[in-house]
Amino acid sequence: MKTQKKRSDCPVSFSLEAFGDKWSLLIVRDLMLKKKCTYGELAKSDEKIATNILAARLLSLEENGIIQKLEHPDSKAKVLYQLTQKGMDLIPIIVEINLWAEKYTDIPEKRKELLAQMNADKEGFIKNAFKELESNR
Amino acid sequence: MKTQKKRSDCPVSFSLEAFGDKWSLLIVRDLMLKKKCTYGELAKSDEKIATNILAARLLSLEENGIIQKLEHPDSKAKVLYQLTQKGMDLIPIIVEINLWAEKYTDIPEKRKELLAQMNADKEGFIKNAFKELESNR
DNA sequence: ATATTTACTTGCAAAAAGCAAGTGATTTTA
DNA sequence: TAAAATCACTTGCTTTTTGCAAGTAAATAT
Repeated sequence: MKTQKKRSDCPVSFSLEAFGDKWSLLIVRDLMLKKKCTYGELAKSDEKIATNILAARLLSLEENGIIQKLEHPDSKAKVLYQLTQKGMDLIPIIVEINLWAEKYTDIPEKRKELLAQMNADKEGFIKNAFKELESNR
Repeated sequence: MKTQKKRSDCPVSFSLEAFGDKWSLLIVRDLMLKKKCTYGELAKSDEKIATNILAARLLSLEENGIIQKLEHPDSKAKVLYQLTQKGMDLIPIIVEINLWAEKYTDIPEKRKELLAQMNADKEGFIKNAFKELESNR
């Protein structure tokens, strides 16, 4: 795992150095909520990430211990990307970011069910998301 | 308030467009947890933000409705920066970011008391932080 | 054997961040 | 009350990061 230069000893700063850019949490979102697991799937995000940026961010997330690369069971041309424990521990942050957005922007239809679950039982949603991610191991 | 170009209609993407860079949440942290409220105080962050970047981020946070500028009661050479309701609603995200960091890095002595409170009673901490920020109005 | 898929890399232009110095309005100090 | 200091920025310039388009090598499918 990468040793960071650390702009300061603040925990918020530590976290932002690991995932505080425009792309990292979107990749985590795709691995977490959209069940994507290959480079090709991640490259097809709604936000149209450039392939070189995707590669750079995946490397950085891996160096920070948030994701790991594994052999894909279907083909060795493919790579299986998945969240580590450290990556799965970002679920509560992703949930809070979703809940904040819900207060200040319109939520697309396809996302409303997920938001409803988060609102109805935040703890339950987090536990369940964890369980689902772990079952894919 | 700024109308965003919106990379996509995803709520996570919406949120990251408002505060998903290396500096915005550190400024929010200073306003929220460190009780800073002037440009000069914010410029003295541990992470040594450049003054032009600080000015740019403050403008962007203001355009996104997360902070507001007010007249400083002590002097009209000063400006009072404070979180709006929308900005205060970032408290749960800041809390989760702190808790994530706590699992994966050493927390400095001066921050341990705050973390202890977050752990002991997350909801209570959030409510209290809200109350304190609102009392400064 | 050839074409296609997959996970990247490379080269270059554009945008953003970072540094050091400066500015003009207030406010304090001598 | 004139000069020095404070305050909130701005400006100019360099460096770093992002973004786009095209390319590559290994594996798989046809």
